[in-house]
Amino acid sequence: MPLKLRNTLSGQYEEFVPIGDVVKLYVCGVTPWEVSHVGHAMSYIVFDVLRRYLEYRGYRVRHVQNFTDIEDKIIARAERLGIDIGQLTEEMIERYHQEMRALNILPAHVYPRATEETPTMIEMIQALIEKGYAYQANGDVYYRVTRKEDYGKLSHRPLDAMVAGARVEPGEQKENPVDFALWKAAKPGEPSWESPWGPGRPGWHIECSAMSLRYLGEQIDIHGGGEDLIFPHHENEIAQTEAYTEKPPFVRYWLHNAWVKAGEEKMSKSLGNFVPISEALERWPVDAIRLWVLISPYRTPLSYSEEALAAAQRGAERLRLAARASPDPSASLRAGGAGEGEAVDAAPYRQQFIEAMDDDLNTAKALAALFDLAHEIHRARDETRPIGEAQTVLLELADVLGLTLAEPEADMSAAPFIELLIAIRDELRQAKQFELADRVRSGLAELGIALEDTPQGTEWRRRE
RNA sequence: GGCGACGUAGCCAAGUGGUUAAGGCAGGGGUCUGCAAAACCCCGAUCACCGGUUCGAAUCCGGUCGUCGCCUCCA
Repeated sequence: MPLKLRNTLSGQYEEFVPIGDVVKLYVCGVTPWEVSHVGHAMSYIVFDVLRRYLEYRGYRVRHVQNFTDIEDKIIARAERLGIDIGQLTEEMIERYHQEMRALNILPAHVYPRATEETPTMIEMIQALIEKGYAYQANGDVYYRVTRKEDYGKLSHRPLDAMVAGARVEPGEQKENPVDFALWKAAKPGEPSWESPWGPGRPGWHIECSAMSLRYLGEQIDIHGGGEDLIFPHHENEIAQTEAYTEKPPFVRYWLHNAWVKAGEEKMSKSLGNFVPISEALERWPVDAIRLWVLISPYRTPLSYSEEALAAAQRGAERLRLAARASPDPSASLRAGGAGEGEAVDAAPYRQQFIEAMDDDLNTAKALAALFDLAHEIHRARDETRPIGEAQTVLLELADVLGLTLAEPEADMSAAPFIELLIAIRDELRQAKQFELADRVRSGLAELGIALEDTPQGTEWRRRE
């Protein structure tokens, strides 16, 4: 079964066939003017799962992700804070990396920044001017959209419809309202870079074309980002790059994730209705956040809510308990050898998982396979049948989704005290002093320690 | 106005022509337990509405209602 991906360009599900040995993956990164929110988390979790799955299927992946570290809002915010733009973006980028690590997102291989890639951009812009695809106007450089007839092929809009809706900012001297800026002349006091057209800064779209070209080459396999980037950003990237290289297609597979809704509307930085990743991480375990994202397919809008996250947290715990080592160390079921009767055969579940993921990363269906496997493990454990191999498979598949199924970070310094309390509680129980014994249990519960009495003795674990 | 997505049990959500409509959360009953917890067993929807195509539709077509998004910075 081949992997099929839904390509925004064709609107079809297409079999994934990479150009070369290494899959070239470019994912649009953030503009670091403000902290990232759970909408960004969703997008980067989705593309992390894409990457993990490609690697699971045996592909090597080269993943490039940019930072748009020069942009109007960055300039405005830095000015308001009275700091240098570099100081602002550096801080935001550092936070971004920390949060991605916390979300168990694999780092990209390269994180180019717009401000460090201006030579490539200038080179591209110059070539576009020479080829007649771009023109200067008062220190600005614009891309001549009407020059190529296939403009609009990604967003599936006819050019004339766009002309009708396009606006021109005061001071811009465009030949045509739909033309977009490749280079913007510096306004007084703005950060700027030298160029053949005078001091200025790059337009938004050219950076991705330049970085993609420099770090991945003229044609790449997959380009990803949020659905809101389809137009104009990605449409413009295609126009520029294909005009420059004359080697279409620039990107073979365009993948776009839907967005996170806050209530009924889209969550976005501009609207100010966002939940920062840091806040979500304080409230919920990583596995819960990832499960919340992956329980629905990446092209379906997702709602952030207390209830949804709580449900995901409980679900994650269910998987975690299935993967957890056996409570009885002497049985050591986890080792795979012990136990009697028929071992759980995890192969069919792995198969279902792969089939689901092959279907345009249907993580909802893939998770159903994980839950089914977890159920089999629990049942077999009740019957003391061997579950070790099945648990290994469960962890293997969970890892493809970036779920760790790990116990919550334990502060082991408390362990001796907890165990002492458990020993005392056991004595109380044996003496039928249940009221006191229950006080120990409920007291620990309030501190986040759950006790479970099993035939092998009392176990404890942290509740997340 | 142009383009697009969506509407499945209390909630999240899979399913794109044909066995009993996945899975998770919540809820009810039961097993286990001193009581719990965890786990296990059992229990729930005819798929927004109307009409059509078909032997057969949640799945295809048309219409209605509703929600959301893009067309301007945005994952």
